[in-house]
Amino acid sequence: MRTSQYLISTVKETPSDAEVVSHQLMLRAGMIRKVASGLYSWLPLGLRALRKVERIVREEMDKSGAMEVLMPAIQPAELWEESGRWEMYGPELLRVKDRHNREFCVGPTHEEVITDLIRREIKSYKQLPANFYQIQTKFRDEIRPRFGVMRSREFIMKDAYSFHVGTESLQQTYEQMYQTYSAIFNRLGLDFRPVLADTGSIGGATSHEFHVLAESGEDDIAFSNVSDYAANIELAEALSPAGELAAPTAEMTIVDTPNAKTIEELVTQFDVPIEKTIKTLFVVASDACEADFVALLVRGDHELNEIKAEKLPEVAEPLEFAEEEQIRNLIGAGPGSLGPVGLEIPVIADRTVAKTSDFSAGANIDGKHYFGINWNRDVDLPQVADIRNVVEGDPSPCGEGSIEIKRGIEVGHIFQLGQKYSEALEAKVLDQNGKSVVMDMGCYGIGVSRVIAATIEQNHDESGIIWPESIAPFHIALIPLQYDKSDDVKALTDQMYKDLQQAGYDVILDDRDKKTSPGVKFADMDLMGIPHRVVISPRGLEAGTLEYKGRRDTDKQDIKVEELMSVLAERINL
RNA sequence: CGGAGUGUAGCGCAGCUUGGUAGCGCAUCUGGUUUGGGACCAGAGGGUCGUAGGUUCGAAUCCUAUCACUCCGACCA
Repeated sequence: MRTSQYLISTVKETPSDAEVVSHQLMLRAGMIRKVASGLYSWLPLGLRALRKVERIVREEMDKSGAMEVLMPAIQPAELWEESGRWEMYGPELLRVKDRHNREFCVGPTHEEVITDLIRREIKSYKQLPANFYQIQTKFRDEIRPRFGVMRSREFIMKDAYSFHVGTESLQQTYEQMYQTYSAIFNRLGLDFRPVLADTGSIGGATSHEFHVLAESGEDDIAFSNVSDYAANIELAEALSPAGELAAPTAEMTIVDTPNAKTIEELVTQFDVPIEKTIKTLFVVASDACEADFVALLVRGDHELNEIKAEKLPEVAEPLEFAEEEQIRNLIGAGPGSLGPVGLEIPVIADRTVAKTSDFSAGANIDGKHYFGINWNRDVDLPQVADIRNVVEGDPSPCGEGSIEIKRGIEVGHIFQLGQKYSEALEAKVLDQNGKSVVMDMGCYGIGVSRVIAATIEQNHDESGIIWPESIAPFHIALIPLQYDKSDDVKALTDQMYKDLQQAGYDVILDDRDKKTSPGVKFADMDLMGIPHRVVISPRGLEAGTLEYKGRRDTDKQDIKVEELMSVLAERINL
């Protein structure tokens, strides 16, 4: 492309509503423009990068033997009623009606449609396993879209669904997708980690997320500092502390704590170590539980893991904290003074809590705490469960090393769904014995548009984006100086432009008019992240040289005109 | 949805407290000079101040409502 015929929409100033670098740079480089909250148009430059990501994803998926299909973005309510998700999915599902008043949704995912398709098309075990994918626009009515294309409402996703007879076949394909995803993210030049994950609303058994490590990530990932264990913090198990519960060394005393409503206040005002405090959280009980509320105990410096708590049979799903008024009605004290002693509702203690002695907790009387509480002596040890988030330094659940926590951006997610959808939609085939069996399913997603943002989060500097070769909108920026004045420069530049394109490179030739100074061109190409730059100048031509600079290089270098092709070939892996 | 905040030219902002009919920088257009890291000079265009009411002789400014957007929390590729 010639810049004179291309839309270069770079912006010098950072738009005020962009919070993270990738969003700022995508706006500044002229890749995207916002249409409404969580809705973006892709400008030519951005789309080129997006298409390259799609191409890599498509190539690797094809290589794995998956078949590409394309399903509608709009889906009929009936299918979602059949799977039960019309009720379950909630307001994130954008529901619309057609002119006949029939209900539809804009697809946030396609389990229902693919399962419906496959149950009609595939009748025999001989046609399995089979894996189908599409690259398509999804819509999720996110409560709070943010960070540009990182969490938008409309986005592009590669979703794949595999079908099997038996879990063994499912596991094989799952493993293959794991490898395929690793290959994709490697080709994209991302620093990523596969991590164990919760299955969330999609459902199913085993699941891994692929995370791009970045400070701006919205997920916390727990790593072992010695093994390759990695898990989303939602899932990472907090082990029971080693050793036995220590014997009591203190008497239980009741203390006036009128100004200590939080653990922090208690710790600072009464000089108790935070590891000897227990917080008590009241949550709504499930229908299976005879009480209305359940008390959850975690150590003062720990955080409740809501996903883990929600999975307890006693706890209502979704997890809901009790209102202050409800707590008052129940025990006559407010949230600042709750504790396990004398509590008459079901209590569930975190594993660490169960191994804590001589601790402090609320007395269930406003303005009072018990100090020196000990299990068994002062209050019965309640039911124990893992209900907290792991923290840095915890022993790793894999048994080796200790936990480190880093931020990650989820760019891919693979699930073994099992029969969740095939059962609901009665997707069956005949097996070897001529018996009708429900298919097993896997599903595999990549946030294609999110990959772009994640890539920029990992690859940028003060001047702008630094594209990895594989998805750079253009490989090479040709910047001629004195293009209008020097016939030699013009002739050589035009020739190189042709030759490089012929060699298969994507080239952008900055031939903007003489009013656009070289500085502007350099700055634009840096901002847009073009990985290789070649400057053609009259001065250089006299010596028979061009100037080459890689986007990450600190210095430019002069190379002979005839060496250009080999220099580039060495650096660019097409 | 709960909490916080912002809407003034394409972008970034000032003006609002103390009402008097809109301004700065960048960008854009024209002419000229420049040309190796976001040039300079001269000129030009562009805003019913988010929207709708109200108060007032007079509203960007005060009041009310409403809409949009952003940030912090729960959701997820």
